[in-house]
Order: sequence, then structure tokens, then C-alpha cells
Amino acid sequence: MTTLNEVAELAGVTAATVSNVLRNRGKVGEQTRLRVLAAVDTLGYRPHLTARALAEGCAPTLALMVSSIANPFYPEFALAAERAARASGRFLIVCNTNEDVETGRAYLDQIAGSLSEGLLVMNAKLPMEELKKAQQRGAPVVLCMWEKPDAPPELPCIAVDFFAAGAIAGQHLIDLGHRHIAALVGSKKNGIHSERYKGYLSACTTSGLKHLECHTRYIQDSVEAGYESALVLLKTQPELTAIFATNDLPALGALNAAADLGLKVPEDISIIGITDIQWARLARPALTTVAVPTVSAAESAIKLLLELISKSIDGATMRVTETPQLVIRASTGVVKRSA
Amino acid sequence: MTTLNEVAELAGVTAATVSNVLRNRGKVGEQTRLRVLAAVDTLGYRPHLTARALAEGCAPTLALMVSSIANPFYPEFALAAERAARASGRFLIVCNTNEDVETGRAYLDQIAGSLSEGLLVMNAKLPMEELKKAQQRGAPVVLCMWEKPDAPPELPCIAVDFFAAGAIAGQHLIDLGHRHIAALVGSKKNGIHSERYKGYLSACTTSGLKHLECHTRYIQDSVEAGYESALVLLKTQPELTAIFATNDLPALGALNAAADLGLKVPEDISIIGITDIQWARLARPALTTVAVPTVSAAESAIKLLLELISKSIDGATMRVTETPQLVIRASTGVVKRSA
DNA sequence: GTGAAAGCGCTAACAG
DNA sequence: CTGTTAGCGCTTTCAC
Repeated sequence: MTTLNEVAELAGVTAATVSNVLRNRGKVGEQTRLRVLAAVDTLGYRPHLTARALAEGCAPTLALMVSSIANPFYPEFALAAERAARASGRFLIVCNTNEDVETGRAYLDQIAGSLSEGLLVMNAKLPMEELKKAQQRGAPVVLCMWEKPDAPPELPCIAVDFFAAGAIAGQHLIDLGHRHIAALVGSKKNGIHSERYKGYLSACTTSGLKHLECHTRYIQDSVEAGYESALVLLKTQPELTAIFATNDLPALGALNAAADLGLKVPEDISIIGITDIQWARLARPALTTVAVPTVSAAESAIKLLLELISKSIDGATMRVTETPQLVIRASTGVVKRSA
Repeated sequence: MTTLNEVAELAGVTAATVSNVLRNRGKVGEQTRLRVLAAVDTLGYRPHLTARALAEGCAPTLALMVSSIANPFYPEFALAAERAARASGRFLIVCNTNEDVETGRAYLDQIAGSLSEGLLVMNAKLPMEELKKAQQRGAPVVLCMWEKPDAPPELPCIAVDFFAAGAIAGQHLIDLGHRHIAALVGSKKNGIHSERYKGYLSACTTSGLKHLECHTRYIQDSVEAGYESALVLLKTQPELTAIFATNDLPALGALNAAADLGLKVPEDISIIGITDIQWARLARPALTTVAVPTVSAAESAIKLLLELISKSIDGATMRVTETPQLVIRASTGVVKRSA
């Protein structure tokens, strides 16, 4: 490996000077500049980022903590986050907590403030306490995709108005004439998806529609859970003409359940999700959903993190992304039956 | 930030001793050990990984270079790779080259040998030369998912027998009685997917079936390209009863094309892909495909990389994963029509 | 303009 | 068993 000193030696100068020309710092004579550049070139010198990080006091890396990068929602976010990080000259470390608090803690202990300069946290599985501790140790933390703009957390965050998303989805179904709607909530009662559900309920209330508690299911946020749940719902409650899911994954599962039951979508049953992941438009019928601004959320999150790092802002800032947008595709239609 | 020295001071010892305690190195007296541990605890000390990396000469990170982590195939690989890396005490940095050579080069220049201790490369978009240069600068490089076990590259790699995968897929279709099969090749002619196509052709030859050149299409490796291509093929060549795609993405696109054309799968047309990505089993009808051992390939790749790093092996080792396996689902069936 | 020197936080001999 | 002494490769004052 070539070091700064070797380059310096070849160029007949000192390391400090090489460092200066490489980062366009202090004014360096044109002569020496050229000589240094030549030396760098012939030696194929590349700065040692770890050494630089130590000297500068911070590493050029940001960490993204997710429960599993394989969750179909994350990759798009991760891609956008990586781009934004890259644009600021930083690298992105992916940390899969695997929904495990211990793993998450281990990551926090190890990277916060040493290997990585800041943290992007996607899943609230990590206790707020741990995150705050990590932050105190010197690594700013930004919570991405916070679900409740009304209840700001104690840490900086990028919030998405999921209540609105739920309301938009519900309203769409209601506008189509649906009166018997099932709700698939991708979390425990009062869990992470409850805002979306509340939004949906508010749409019902606004329209004078009474949502029956027996039509809602609290399930896992997965295609499989949505499938199983929808299967039972559709078989046992024939009055249903639509399904609202708090996320695309269960909605896609419901789509499959309908298909396997021989039900036509949207003729027999309308289905709507939230997020607009890639699969949504690729499914058949393509899924109607409420699109969440994933890319801009990722960019805002990185931006906020960088501001926190450079200390140009302070405290628990919260920024809300653009409001989610209804994307009408083929899985929802005007109600045909009445019950 | 708490440093080793501060801990040492509190414990009334020297930094070296604290270091020893923390890594269970040289024998330390039980007394001091306890005192040190207590100091670590009260101060909430966490080792500074960057400093450690500099001192040890290598960072505890591995880099995964992919064209886009959002490609539905990568996340699963990345997840497995991250786990394996983690198991060895290392972190995973995700590098999206975005199919751009410049971006790839920039990454190589910056992380190889300094920020990261080794590289996992997924897409051969990067010139072999660049990769070898990076390797010479001190960072072992492992090529993942090499497509041609018969033609080992000049760098260590994990190869998958894609020729076999293609042959298995072709044979399956032939066994079902299909005689007019279209081939969707997800790369340019003689491109990255050509082995898969050759495997398919060999199955045809073995069975005395003649594959017509006019039935093959060289396209992008995407759902969209598969969709467009299949749409045209199915409309213009009614004799076709099956479609073989070199990858699941185009196969899924073909599935959608069939659906939009009102064709029933597999009654009217059978479709098979290669890889077995998540969506394959979630599509309706679920996609029959030839599963590639993604997880074990990722694990092998990390293992090989670690061996290279510890110098326990040398040269351009090639390891081949288990042979791909046929996964029969609902998108293929016995041929109904004869042409 | 360029060089000298100190130090980032930790590890790794080697002494004692 | 524990302390001392050197660095790892780079940045950054501060002199010259």
C-alpha cells in the first residue's frame, strides 16, 4: 500500500504538502502541485480513509438500521439513502437487526460514533432509550418514516402522514360505494400501523359509515398473513365487498386469497393497500394503493442527518414528507353487490 | 466520547491493560480485571472501531458491490451476506454502482483496502482490470454468482451452474410435452445470461427438439422487458405453448402479458424462470422456476473472502454452489394444444 | 509556499 | 501480571 509519505518522498516534499494539494487546502506552488500529482499518479496512491477518519475525528459512513433489508419495502429506501449519502461523500452501512433487540443493541454499541458518523433508523423495534444513548455517545440518530406526526418522538425524525394515507384509502373505497369493508391492520392493536387504521376509521366516520369491529384483523405485516386472514374473512363474511390493508404486503396477500377463492378483483372484491412498493404495480390485477414518498423520505432523512452532524441544527426536529397520494390501479372498482 | 485512557485512569491502570482486559488477551489479574470492567461500565466506554482499525491495519467492514440493491434479487443475497459478515464480526457496506462504471471505479478507489477489508462483487459490469487493481492494492475481491464454471475468471469466485439451470428448465418444459417454446434471454446475445440459454438449448438438442431462432428474444433483465416481449411473441406466434425465461423477472413479466392477453396459465401457455426470487411464489399463478442457492452462495462468498483476507488460501479459487433445483409451481403444465 | 511536530484512539511488542 | 514505547496513515496548527 502506498502512503502519503512515500508520495511525499517521491515528489521531494513533505506529507503535509501532499495532503494540501490533494484536498486543495493551503496554497501550494504550481510547480510542487504538479510534481506531487505526478507522484500520486505513478505510485497509484489512494488515501487511506480509516487513517483520515481517525485524524478528522469521524468516519465517512452512515448506518442504516432496518429489520431486514429483504423486506420488499426497504430496498427502494436503501437505494435512495445510499445515493444521498454518496452525494455527500459518505458510504452506507446496512445493519439488519432482524427484529432482534440484542442485535440492534450490538450494532448501536459498535458503530455509533466510531465506525459511523450517524444513524438512520427505520424500525422502531429498538427501545428509544438505546437510541438516545447512542446519540449521546456522539452519533446523531434520525428516525425514518415516523408514523405519528402528531406525537413527535424524542429524537429527530422524518414523519409520514400515515393517518392521511389511511383516510385517503378509506375514502377511495367509500367513494366507490363500498359499505362493507374489511380492515387488515399490519401490526398489533395500537401498534405501529394504528395511525393508518385510525385514518381509515375517520374516513368511515366522516361518511357516516359504521365500521364493524368484527371486520378488522390485527395481523403480521406480510403477504402470508394477509393471505390467510383474507381467506378466512372472505369465506366467512360474504357481505364484504372491499378490503383495506394498512400496507401493500397484506393487500397483495389478500389479492392472492381472492384469486385462490375464485373471486374476481375488483368485480367481486376491491382491495387497497398503502405504500406503493414495486410489486404493487406488477401484481395482477395491479394494486390500487396510497403511495408513500419513499425516495424523498430517504433523501430528507439523509439531509437531516447531515445537518445534525454538522450541528447546523439542534434538538428533536421533525419534518413531515409530502402527503401520500392515491394511485388508482386495477384492484379497486365500483361496488357491484349490495348486502 | 470516552477513551481507553480515561477508563485506564479511572481504573488506576494503563491503557494497554484495559485493552488487554477488553480483548481477553494477556493474562490480567482478577482484581484489576474487575476494576477495569467497572470503570468501563461507569464510563459507558465503547471501543473506537476506526482507531482500532488503524492500529490493526484493517477495518472490520466488507463491501458488497451491486448494480442496484433495489433489484429484487439482491436483497436476499445482501441479507445473507450481511449475516455472514456479522458472524465474523464485520459490517457490510452496500455499494450501488447503478450500472455505471465510473461510480464503480470511484467506489473501488475509495474503499478497497482502506475503508473495507474485502469486496464482494455481484455484477460483472466492472472491468476485470479495475477489480484486479483494487485487489493489488490490498483488498481481496470475490466475484459472486459467476455464470460460467467452465471459464473461471481471473479472480476468486463463487460460481453457479447456470447452464444446468437452463437445461433443467428446458427439460421440464419438454417433459410436459411442449414443442414450441419461446426463449426470453435477459441479456445481449452472448451476454451474461448466455450460459442459461445454452443450457436450455442443450436440453432441446438432447430431446431432438429444434429450437427456432425466431422464438428467442434478447432483452433487458426486467419485468417490463419480459412483459413487452412476451406480449408480442404471444400475439404473433400462436403456435407457442411455453416460454422459457433466463430469469424470474422477465418470466414474471411474461406471466402478466399472458394475463393481460386473456391467456390462461398454464392451460394456454406455460412459463418458467430461473432464480426463485421471493415474488416467484407470490405471483398468481405462482411461478415455476429453477431455484438458485442464493443464501448459500452468499455465505460461501463471505467465507471465501474471509479466507482470502486471512491468507489461508491463495490464487483464483473457484467454488461452485450446489446445483440449481427445479421448483414446480403453478405456471407450468402439460401441453394442451399441438401446433 | 512548505516543513516540522503533535496527535486522533487503539494495539502490539517488549520490559520490568 | 502490568507499564512503556512505538507506531498505524493522515490532518492540522504553527513556524520558517
